[in-house]
Amino acid sequence: MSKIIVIGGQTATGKTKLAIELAKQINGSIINGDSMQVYKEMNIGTAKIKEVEKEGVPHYLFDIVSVKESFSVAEYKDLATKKINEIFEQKRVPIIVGGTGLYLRSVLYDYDFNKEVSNDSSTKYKDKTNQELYDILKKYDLDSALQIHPNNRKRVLRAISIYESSGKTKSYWLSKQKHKLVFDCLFIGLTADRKTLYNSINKRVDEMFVAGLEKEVHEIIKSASPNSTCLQAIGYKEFIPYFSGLINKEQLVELIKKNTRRYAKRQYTFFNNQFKVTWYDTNVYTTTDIVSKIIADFEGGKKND
RNA sequence: AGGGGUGUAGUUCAAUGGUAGAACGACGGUCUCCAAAACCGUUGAUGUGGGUUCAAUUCCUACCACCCCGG
Repeated sequence: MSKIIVIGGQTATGKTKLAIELAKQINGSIINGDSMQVYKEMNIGTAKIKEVEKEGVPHYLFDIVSVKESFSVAEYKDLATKKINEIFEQKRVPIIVGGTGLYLRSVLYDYDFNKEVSNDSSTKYKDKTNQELYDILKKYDLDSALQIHPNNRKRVLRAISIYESSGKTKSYWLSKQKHKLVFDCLFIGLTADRKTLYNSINKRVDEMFVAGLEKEVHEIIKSASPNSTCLQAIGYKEFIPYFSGLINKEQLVELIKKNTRRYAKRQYTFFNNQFKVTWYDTNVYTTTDIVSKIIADFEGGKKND
């Protein structure tokens, strides 16, 4: 059966480069698995691949929306699923590359985001405290309530919305799913020891500034809607206090580096616990080594379930 | 080598003559549509030596360090 190669892992470990090397050797097509690289205006700060670096390898789901538009994992799942099937039809190998664990999981498992559910509960309940919201959810859907921390307002609200707009609980919808992979997959995770990783992150952030990050962010902040997803992105959101004079340049750079480090940690936790990942330490293996190991596993029929 | 001030967690700040708190950080974790988000847990400190006291981080004192003044 057709199989997907998934390259995830921590930021600044060379996922993009690995994917290109691999794709060239196995006739692969690359699908973006990153929540921020879908935005066409966000290039420098997301470390998006440049046109010349693609070396002729087909790339999909990059630059598909503007920062003025909204986008989220539900749309991503639909688009990516279609694209995977198209690539299979072309007898090519889909390689999904990116650091957004939820995006990858949503495509590879039978997630159902329930399009009928609207999210207007957040305005309806904006005056409620966290505890009051949590009490409402406990009445609607005790099972879900027990899995969500009362302070996690976002998820409590979402579970409330699911019940109020579909008439069924979130736990009901979850019980309808198989919680199994819908494709055969080979999961590759790239990591590095902490010192190397931090050096790579620091270097990359410094390079982004040299490449004109400030200008890019300035343009985006002008045109993006205030609640746009892109203003949550690391390397972008930190400019808001900088542009209003609350922090200086040096503090800005440090803040971006710090947030990137913390993000890398969360990525490791997510991939390690949500997928059966084969990890490669990029300090131990070269890109060429990793590519040949992946190909051996791929052709040997290995899959991670 | 005069005067004044400050020394509490990695950092910024609380507090008290009777078990030293917080925020941020660091570390670990959760994850079914704002996910580069949101959330949770753990960690860790009274500069040094004396003195007063049942008890000192708190009061006194010497030293050390840092800051300000010495127009």
